[in-house]
Amino acid sequence: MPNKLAGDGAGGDSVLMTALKRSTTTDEVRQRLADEILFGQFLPGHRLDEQSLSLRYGVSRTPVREALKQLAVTGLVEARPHKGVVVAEISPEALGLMFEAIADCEAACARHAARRMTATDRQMLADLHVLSHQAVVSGDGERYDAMNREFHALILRGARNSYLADVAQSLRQRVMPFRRAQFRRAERITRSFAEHQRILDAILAQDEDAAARAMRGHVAEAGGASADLLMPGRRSEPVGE
Amino acid sequence: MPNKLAGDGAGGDSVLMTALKRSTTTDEVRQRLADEILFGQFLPGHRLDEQSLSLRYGVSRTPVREALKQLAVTGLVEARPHKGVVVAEISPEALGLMFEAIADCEAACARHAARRMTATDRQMLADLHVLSHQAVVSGDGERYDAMNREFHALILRGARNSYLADVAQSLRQRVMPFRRAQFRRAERITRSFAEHQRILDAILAQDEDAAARAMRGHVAEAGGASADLLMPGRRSEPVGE
DNA sequence: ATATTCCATATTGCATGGAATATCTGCCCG
DNA sequence: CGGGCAGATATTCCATGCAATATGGAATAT
Repeated sequence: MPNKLAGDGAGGDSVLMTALKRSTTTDEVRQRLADEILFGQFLPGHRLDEQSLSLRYGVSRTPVREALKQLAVTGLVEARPHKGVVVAEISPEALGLMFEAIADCEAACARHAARRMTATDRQMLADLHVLSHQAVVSGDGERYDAMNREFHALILRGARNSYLADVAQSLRQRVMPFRRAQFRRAERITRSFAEHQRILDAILAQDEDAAARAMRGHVAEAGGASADLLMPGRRSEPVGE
Repeated sequence: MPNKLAGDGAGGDSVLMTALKRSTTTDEVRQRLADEILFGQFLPGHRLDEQSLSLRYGVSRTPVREALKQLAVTGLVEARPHKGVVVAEISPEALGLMFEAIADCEAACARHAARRMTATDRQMLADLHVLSHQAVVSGDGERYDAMNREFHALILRGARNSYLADVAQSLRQRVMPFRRAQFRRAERITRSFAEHQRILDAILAQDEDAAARAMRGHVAEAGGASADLLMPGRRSEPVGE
């Protein structure tokens, strides 16, 4: 269902639009587009043309166009001059490199987090980890996926370096469209949980090196699994040492 | 001098415009704007309004506007809704965090480069380093600055991971407007050269850990020096261990 | 039958005008 | 004399029209 941005376009703006409109239409469209790509509404390779999107969101072509070009800067979509915009596709090899980059960035974040997280931060992380165990035993992939994202987000914030956290987050977003079925198998969930345990232990012990190593291994492992989903035939070579 | 993009605007396009125009006006403006910011034509805090820029470049407001918003995504400029765009300003504290992030990313690159650079790559890096010694003895800061950038660029490419290299390069660009007088003092040049030597040695020995450590220290050191330039009063605390 | 050229169509890209929002100035009031 | 309000100005932001470029297909030549 298309579902316009807000308001009916004919009469006055809806309360929603006017109430929380301290942002611009372009930003709204960009956020909405990013979400739809991240949640799999538009799959990699899907052509995103200005006109149909402007109809879909009930706005003119201009904000759609600007949003698309801005997303192209982030790498989530690919724009070729005079040839339109498509949801970015990543080859299996490139995906391996992306996971390597994510592993490096998040390992650095984990290192800083081990040093800089407050007691409250550590407590929150520990609580979340315990809570996620429910999703492990019930085998709820969706739920574990959300908690996995939150786990990583907490560590990124704990690093107390928004620039490093932003690049990690940005890279992580770019691979999201390729991790749809990440926790389909229960075995992947339990393995991820075990790795989270190692990361958490290292952070609680404030052991920088161990935290970095555990995080690097965790992300590399997840990367290998995702690569295997793309080309189930051959075995993925390990990345990130 | 304003200096339009290309062509005279009145009659037909210039040869230059038509010849190497496989790109769009927006992209040209974005590149041009980024260059002018990076080379100090527009200092941090400078207001960038659509109209004067469109006059300056001899194009309409649309491509200028799109270029500005795209640069805002990279962080080189800051755009606030309905309040215009300014060249991004970075507080001394934030600058320290940025250098920390750069240190982490480039250290990771150096680690990969130590493993993946070909013999030819290593030779090129060694040659460049030797060549840069001329700039050291002559005290040519401009020249050494260019070679320093090339040195780091070679290592980023040597990592054979364009995603990691891109984030490092992107972060590096963002701090460039704050490093104008980086090699004003001869003492900074000699120190940088010595640190390059350590990095080079580690890479030639294919010693990952040493390469990462040397690079991290090198960038942190440069960051501390840049921070001192901003607030010459107090002593900068070391970042990135 | 295949390849090539030319033309019709569709889409992107740029320019311009008008609506919405922020900023500035002068004035009024406390 | 300082603070706040109202109007005027300037700028951003969105919509629309037209030009430029790419795409698909039919007709022609080999």
